[in-house]
Amino acid sequence: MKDLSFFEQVYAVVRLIPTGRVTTYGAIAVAVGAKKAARMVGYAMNNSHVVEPQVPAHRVVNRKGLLTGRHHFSPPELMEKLLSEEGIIIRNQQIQNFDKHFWEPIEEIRI
DNA sequence: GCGTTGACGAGGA
DNA sequence: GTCCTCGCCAACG
Repeated sequence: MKDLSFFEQVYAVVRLIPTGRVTTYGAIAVAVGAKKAARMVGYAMNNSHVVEPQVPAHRVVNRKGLLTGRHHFSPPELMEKLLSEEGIIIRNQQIQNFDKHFWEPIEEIRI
């Protein structure tokens, strides 16, 4: 894990997110060992569509469960569409029962 | 090497 | 609960 660059670590964690689950930028930042760099997680996501294999960036939201990154999808509605396909309810660009769908990446990293 | 950039988060009002 | 401000730090030009 530590041999990878910060971006690659972020991508690796995001790819571990199970279908139908979501997590936050902050949680990912903690998982890669830089909890203060939550902003960089989002910054890294900017490049997520270029990386191979592609990362499920639609399963990453901010701590409020708000789909702040949807503007970076094309079309923006795609993010909500993908999540709803996985059984997650989106309302007003926000995930309902967020804590219920929340997935803690740090627990998977430590295994 | 430096200033800017951000899909963020915590804390205070 | 919301809104505003500040801190954070790797990548980019």
